[in-house]
Amino acid sequence: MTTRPHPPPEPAPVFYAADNYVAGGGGVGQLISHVFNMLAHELERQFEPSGLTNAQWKPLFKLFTGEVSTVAELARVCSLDAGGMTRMLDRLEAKGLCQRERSSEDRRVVNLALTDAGRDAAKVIPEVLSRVQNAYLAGFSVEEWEALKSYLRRMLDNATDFQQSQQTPSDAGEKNAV
Amino acid sequence: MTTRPHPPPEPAPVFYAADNYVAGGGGVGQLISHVFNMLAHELERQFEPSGLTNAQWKPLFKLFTGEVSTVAELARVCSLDAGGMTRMLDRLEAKGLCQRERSSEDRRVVNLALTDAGRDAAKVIPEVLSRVQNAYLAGFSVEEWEALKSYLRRMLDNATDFQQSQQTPSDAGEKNAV
DNA sequence: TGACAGTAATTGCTTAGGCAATTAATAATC
DNA sequence: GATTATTAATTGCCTAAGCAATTACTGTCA
Repeated sequence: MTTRPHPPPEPAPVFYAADNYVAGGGGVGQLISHVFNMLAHELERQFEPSGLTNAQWKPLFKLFTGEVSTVAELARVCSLDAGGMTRMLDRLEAKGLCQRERSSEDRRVVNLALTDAGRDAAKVIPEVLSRVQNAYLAGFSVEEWEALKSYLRRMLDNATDFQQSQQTPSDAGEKNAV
Repeated sequence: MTTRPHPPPEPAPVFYAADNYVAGGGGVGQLISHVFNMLAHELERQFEPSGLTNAQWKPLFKLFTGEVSTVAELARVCSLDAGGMTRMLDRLEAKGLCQRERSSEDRRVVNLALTDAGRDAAKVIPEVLSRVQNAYLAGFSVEEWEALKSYLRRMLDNATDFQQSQQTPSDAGEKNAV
């Protein structure tokens, strides 16, 4: 206790405080939400010629890459409710972009396949995503790009940690539950 | 033309290319969208005890700070459609959080006011926003925090520039239109 | 003043997503 | 082999947001 071989750790800075919280103060959360919304709107505009909405290009692309082929898988990779995915597929099918076929091996699952029109529509997706992301990174050096990504990944890690720390003891037991 | 007092400018890096686009490759767009979604879900959880949904705390907070007091203003600061805001206010009013009163000066506008319950619910908002943002920035130095924010602001600037560069000549004339 | 343009709020129609309940089929267990 | 648990997909009910049309009101200008 008397010896101190290392300097004391830096006190963790507190970035935001409730008592002097500035409503439109440009906090990190607000900035991220703003960038996200701009991005979403820009993609919506870019996909307009293809007749794809912002909610539709992602599942279509996942089917295009062959990453998934059933409703449940698609819902999972799109972080979407299965019910919502069913209705999304109703819309995609109504547009003639994909087809459903009941599996013969497991008659619970429905196999999904793109139509020719679906493949045509999906082809442009990587082009649009690349173009828009590059535009949003104009003026960035490779080092800045890497730094930005590492910051965002650290926020994701913190988000997961915080989420777990917020769980009540009964919640924490859930994962071991029957 | 023969003298070259400055070194040639660095070629602008291209971060993403359509032909080798990796679906779940952790591009900047995907990271931002992921962080945004984690943030949204976390706020939803945090506001659950207050009975506020993720779509409701923002308008409630704007009314709480007194920043705005009419439907049109509120829709504007929340980047929301006026129709949607009307229905949002239906829900907030149904919960007993706010009240509408037709203005006497201008009988088109409806003045909005929080109820006591609305003020009580709104009081916790800055606490939640501070707590969550600080948690997401755990381990960040002040310099890293500033760097992150500056990157995000640069992306916003790029977004605006790109949006304008994408406008067709007829669109560009819109802002000067009658 | 009287026609007309602009604005505020609302409502109907659509896409969209979360939650719960339902149905059908498969897997696990006794 | 019958019962039970689990999983896949669907549907109903809710909140939510965008767009267009409508209504009511205000301001402008001939």
